[in-house]
Amino acid sequence: MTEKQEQILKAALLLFAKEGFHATSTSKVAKLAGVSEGLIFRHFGNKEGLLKAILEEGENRLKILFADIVLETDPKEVIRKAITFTGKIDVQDYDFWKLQFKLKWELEINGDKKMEPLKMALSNAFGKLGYESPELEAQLIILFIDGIGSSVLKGSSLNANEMMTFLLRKYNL
Amino acid sequence: MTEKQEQILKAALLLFAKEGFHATSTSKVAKLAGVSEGLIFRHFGNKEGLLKAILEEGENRLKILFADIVLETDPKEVIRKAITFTGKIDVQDYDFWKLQFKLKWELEINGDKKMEPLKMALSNAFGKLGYESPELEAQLIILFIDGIGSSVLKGSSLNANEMMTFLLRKYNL
DNA sequence: TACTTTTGTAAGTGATTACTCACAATTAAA
DNA sequence: TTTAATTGTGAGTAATCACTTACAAAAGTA
Repeated sequence: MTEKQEQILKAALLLFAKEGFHATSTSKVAKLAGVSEGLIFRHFGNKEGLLKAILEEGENRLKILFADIVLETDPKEVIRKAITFTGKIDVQDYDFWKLQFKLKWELEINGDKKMEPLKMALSNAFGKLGYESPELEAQLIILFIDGIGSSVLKGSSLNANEMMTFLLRKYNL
Repeated sequence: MTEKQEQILKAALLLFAKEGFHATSTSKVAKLAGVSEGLIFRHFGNKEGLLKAILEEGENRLKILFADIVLETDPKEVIRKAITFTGKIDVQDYDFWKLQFKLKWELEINGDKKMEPLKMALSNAFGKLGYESPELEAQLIILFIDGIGSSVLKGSSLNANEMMTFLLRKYNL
């Protein structure tokens, strides 16, 4: 990964997250990155290749964040960590995560698969704690995480921290 | 509203919902609607005007759907209706609602304000039922409604009906 | 009927789009 | 040091973009 490659990736991430994929031209990306437009195509083939490079990094980062939850053995701690998940994401990475959410709608990418390990961990945790419908409980928490994430990244008026502690109380955590 | 105007609106809705706003050209809309491209600009001024015409209808439809909940006096019934809200939307209107969700991300339109009357009704209902934090409870329900709606419209694997009855049980409804 | 307004079209406009290509600079390998 | 591969550029490309304009058809009004 050369320096200019990283500049391109950084510029593309910023613009895609702010304006959207289709609204961002390769010439804009090149200008912001301070490189010639042709270089984008040399390195990433086409505009979609540039996007894929960014999205792949997203999957990897998500796996790392999930690892902390999935490897946890105490079921209560699993649920607690899941609920407070959104609070853990770095403010500096907002653009990055915003893009992930944005593209789920703009390009109709289904994010279900990515959440599968988290769902399993939660389902397992609720099962251990004797809940009646562990899978539905898990699904509900994921719905919550997704909603909180959306709100935070979209800059909604919702107070995420208050919401998380509220839910923790509901689960006696 | 002439016949051709409605054809344009219908075609634009379909394409915007499927491909997104920026990915849909006015020429595509004209072709699908079976009219000349110029007519779009005659009636709606520009591409954004076309979009606004669609979005305005969205606000009106939402108000109508909310009315049933907001006018309800029995607090338990308010919550029940809110939770099963997503189940009420017509399959034929999926494109329409999908566009609303899609544009929230593509054009960064904040949907908080639209939900305000629903939030008030729910908050009031939870208050009457003696809940400790009525506003947070209301916010949580809205989060769930939004999440279930997203999932359904995105064609996620989530079983919406199962999820709704599960939630109803949680609230003893 | 005669006149005006509205509705509609077809053929344009310049700007921008994603992408290519010939070639130069840099780096790596021999 | 010569050779070969990689990295980078800048000036192209045809296609498409949102939008305009001159003009015709239709509808409304007197």
